[in-house]
Amino acid sequence: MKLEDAAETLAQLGNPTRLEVVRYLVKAGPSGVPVGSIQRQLKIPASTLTHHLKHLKGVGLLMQKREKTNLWCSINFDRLHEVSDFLLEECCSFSLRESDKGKTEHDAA
Amino acid sequence: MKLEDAAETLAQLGNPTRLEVVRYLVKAGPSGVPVGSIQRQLKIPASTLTHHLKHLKGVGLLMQKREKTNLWCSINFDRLHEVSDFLLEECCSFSLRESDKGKTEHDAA
DNA sequence: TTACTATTTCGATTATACTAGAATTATTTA
DNA sequence: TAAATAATTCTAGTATAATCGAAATAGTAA
Repeated sequence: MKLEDAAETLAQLGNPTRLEVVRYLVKAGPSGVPVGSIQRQLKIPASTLTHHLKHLKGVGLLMQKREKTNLWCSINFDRLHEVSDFLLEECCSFSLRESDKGKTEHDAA
Repeated sequence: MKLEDAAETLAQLGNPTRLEVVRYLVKAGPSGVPVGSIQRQLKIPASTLTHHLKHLKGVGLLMQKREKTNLWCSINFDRLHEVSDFLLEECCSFSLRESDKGKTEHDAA
């Protein structure tokens, strides 16, 4: 996962309303829930919710499929894992050489 | 970790420049690196970097300690783990009852 | 003290995000 | 066709964030 994509995805997760939606969708599981249910359960105005869902879909965190009048939303668990992994990805490999640290002039190439 | 705190932390990670700094600090490991080294390595103007470091410190992702003229920065790995964990926290426990899904009137209490 | 390096604050510009009511479109059912 | 429900677009006000040069501060060494 590229840094820019990770940043964009994290930014979308970094809004309280959207994170609440994501948490709700995670709890809902793979089968998902209709937009209207999210709206009423979390008490988010319809237009605001649509706006946020568009953002989540834009970074691939949200999947949707229509069934009759309802548009069912579900979380892309793989995507969520990707982002989470990115955060910890290099936690256990400290590759910066000691000699590169604390240089005061023309830092290492 | 509370949802609001997680959202705030994710929002701070959701900026490309800051995420680059975080990645650099993760690579640097527990001993950290001075502000000036980050600045020169990642080619970020000093004032911009200070601005971002303040943000990272504000959500507890960054630790700093002064040594002579240098201010050494290091990642708070625990904090990073907390956020990462929050994202996956409930992934494997789908607690929303099927009966609560898809309701068209007065959703479940 | 003076000079030097490291880092922060200030200030101004520019851009982007959040919110939500009202109107609209789309889909289904009677 | 008409009525009902579901969801989106439009629009606009408000707020917050990103950027970075210039000036200021702080801490160290000569």
